[in-house]
This record gives sequence, structure tokens and C-alpha cells, in this order.
Amino acid sequence: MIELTKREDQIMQIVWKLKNAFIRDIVEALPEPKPHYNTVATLVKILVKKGVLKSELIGNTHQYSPVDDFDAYREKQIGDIKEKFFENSFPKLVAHFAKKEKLTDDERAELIKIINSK
Amino acid sequence: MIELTKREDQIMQIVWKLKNAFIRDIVEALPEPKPHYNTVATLVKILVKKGVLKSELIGNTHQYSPVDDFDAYREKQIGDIKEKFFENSFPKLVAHFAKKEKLTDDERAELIKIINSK
DNA sequence: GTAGACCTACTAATTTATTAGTAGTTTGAA
DNA sequence: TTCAAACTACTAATAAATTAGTAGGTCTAC
Repeated sequence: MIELTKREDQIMQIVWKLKNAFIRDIVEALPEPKPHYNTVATLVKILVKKGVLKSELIGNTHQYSPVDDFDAYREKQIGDIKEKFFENSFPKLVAHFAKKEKLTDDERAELIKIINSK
Repeated sequence: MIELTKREDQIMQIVWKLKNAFIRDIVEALPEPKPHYNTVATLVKILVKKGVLKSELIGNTHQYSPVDDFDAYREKQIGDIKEKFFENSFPKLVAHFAKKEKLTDDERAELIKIINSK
């Protein structure tokens, strides 16, 4: 299974949100203190090698985007949380958030609709 | 905010589940290839220094348990997932799992009860 | 009392992750 | 055309994380 380091994960979050990005976009999106351009370029190259980003040459610079089926990584992380914190129980997970979230009646209705739609 | 490395997180998961543990329990619970006893001892010591584990001397060996209010760490991780993968939307999160989980009617009923209980 | 198992504290080596420098290329504006 | 900005590839230094060795203490079984 693909494993990402903290920095790598942080970069992936950005690229996911942007759908595709140049190095400079990633640097831009990173919080202060921003790492060196080449630092990001190195990380991105590693991510390409790991097979989680692909690059496309636009003009003479590379644009990066997530490899399509990389959703598996999301699934794993999400599943991990369910297992780690909720004994793999979806109802427990929902109960947790429901308590935290202080839902409005509208939201409740929406959730119930979601649950009932198979 | 407290940050844990992968190994540290892995150890915390074990101690959480066991409620309290000796080093040997942790080594036991770790998957192959099991790290050296002293390796775990070192990590545990770091975790004590970070304030996420506390130790109690039982006989002449230390037993470790999570510091009580360390639930904050869980909260953060859980919240992170919601933010990272569901644009901070609880309904989106529920929708995601509801689709994955193939709920039975009983489970649906249970979830609806959870959602409606304020 | 001594051998073996297991613990401790301390230290340090190794590995992995992160950072960024150098040097050379392209592009566009003055 | 030449300067500056921004990119590339390549390399290497630094920092952080992980691993485990050494030496010494305690307990238990023989």
C-alpha cells in the first residue's frame, strides 16, 4: 500500500483540491514558512515516482495531477480512521459526529434522506 | 498541537486499545517484523516526554497508559479527515460511508435514531 | 549463589524525510 | 541582445525518525 509522509500528504491535499497544479501553485498554497521551490519540486518528483502524481508537459513546464485511481489512498485513510477510532463501526462514527456537530433540523432531515437512499 | 510520527501513532493505538501496557505488551501487539524491545522502550520514552503517555511503577517495571485528556489527539485526527476528504461537511462524510457500507434496515433505523437524538 | 530472562538508562548508528544549493535552459521584456 | 525570472535536472547537506547496542540492576528457578 502506498504510504505518504507528512509533507507528501500535504502536497497531495493541495493537488487534489486544485485538480492540477504547477510547482509554483503548490508553493503558493503551502502555509508559511513556504519551502524552497526546489524542495517542492523534489517532493513532487518523489510523488511521481511513487505513482500518485502524473505530469504533463505544458509549454515547457510540468503540470501535475493526481493519478486517477489514487482514490484508493483516500479510501484507506478514511477506513483507517473508522478502524482506529470507532472499532470499525460506522454507527459509532456517525454518533460521534452527530454529537459534535449540533445539527439543525434541516440537516437531520438531509442525513436521514442520505441514509435511506440505497 | 501534538504531532505523532507513524511509529508513535502505531504505539498509541495499541496502548489505547489495551488501556495500559508494559513495553513487552506493546512489542507483542506489534506486527512482524517486531522491533527490538529497546526500540519500543525508546519510543515510549519519547511519548512520555511528549505528554501523551504516563508511566506508573508496578513492582520494578513501568506500566504505561494514555494521559487522560489525550482524546484531543483523536479529535484532531477525526476532524482532519472530515476537512481533508469531505470539505468539512458531515453530510458528505455520512453519504460516503452510507454508500460504502451497504446498510441493513436495522442499521438504518439505528442511525436515524442516533441522528434524531439531540 | 549463579544462570537466564527481563528490565532499566544511556548512547549512538542507521535510515528516511526534508531542505535547498548549483548549474544550465528557456522565455519574455527592455 | 542581454537581463531577469522561472524552470529544469542533479546533487548533497541537514534534520528527524527509527533502530538497537552496551552496561548494569533485579528477580526467579535451579
